[in-house]
Amino acid sequence: MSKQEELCCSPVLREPMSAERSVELARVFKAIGEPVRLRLLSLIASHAGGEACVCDLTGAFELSGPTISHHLKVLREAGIIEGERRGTWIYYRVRPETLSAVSSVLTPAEVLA
Amino acid sequence: MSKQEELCCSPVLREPMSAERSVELARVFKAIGEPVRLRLLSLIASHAGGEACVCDLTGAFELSGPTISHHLKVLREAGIIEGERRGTWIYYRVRPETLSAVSSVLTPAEVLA
DNA sequence: TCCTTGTTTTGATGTGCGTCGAAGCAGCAA
DNA sequence: TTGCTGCTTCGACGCACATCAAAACAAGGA
Repeated sequence: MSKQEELCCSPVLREPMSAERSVELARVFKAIGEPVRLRLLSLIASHAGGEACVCDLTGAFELSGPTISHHLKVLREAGIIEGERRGTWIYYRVRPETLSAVSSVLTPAEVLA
Repeated sequence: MSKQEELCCSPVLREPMSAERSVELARVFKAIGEPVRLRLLSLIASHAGGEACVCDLTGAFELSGPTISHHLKVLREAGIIEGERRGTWIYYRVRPETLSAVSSVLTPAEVLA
């Protein structure tokens, strides 16, 4: 994925954001701006070993398999998680670079000072 | 607004998130998961004095007044900004509590350690 | 009072997205 | 090969949302 480099960590809230950058950042925020995806993210991040297979995740929701798969795809395409197939199962893990990048963007000027 | 207390700052990515909490947090992330609203936020935060009137904001976009007003309402109802009328103009400013709360949620476990 | 300017609300329209069932694909074991 | 399980893609449905024009509302000035 090639989105990480551009996200990086300038203090966006201290200067006006360009339209292009707002589109990139909004993609990440929109991905986690959905309750199911937020819970998926926290389930993966807090799972033993820092990774979880889809079978660990579907049980936590009253949703169909395709729906869970769809949400995982959105998180994956936003660069927030990544999946790896090992034998029968696919294991997902968090990409902390993306999270820390967008997290730093939100830090208000007062906190930075 | 009464949303701030509940948002607070437990390390969400270290333990599974409850469905209720995911809904509260997703509301904030969804609000900033839109390019126009992200830019509005950065314009307000970086404006002189930490606040900006709507007339300062509409000029930065090729969007109608009602559309800008709509996005400001979404940000306001998410607890991210607040507005105050002084005479003819309404001034908006960022509520840093909300931003730092959701920002800390995103901090990955590795960074906290 | 009326008029003007600034801002929000209303109503309508087109697009985006969450959800599902069904079908498809990948890997493993008989 | 056949069958089974885990996961994803496809196609469709219904609702949510971004956008606009028009109307309504708020405040100040003539």
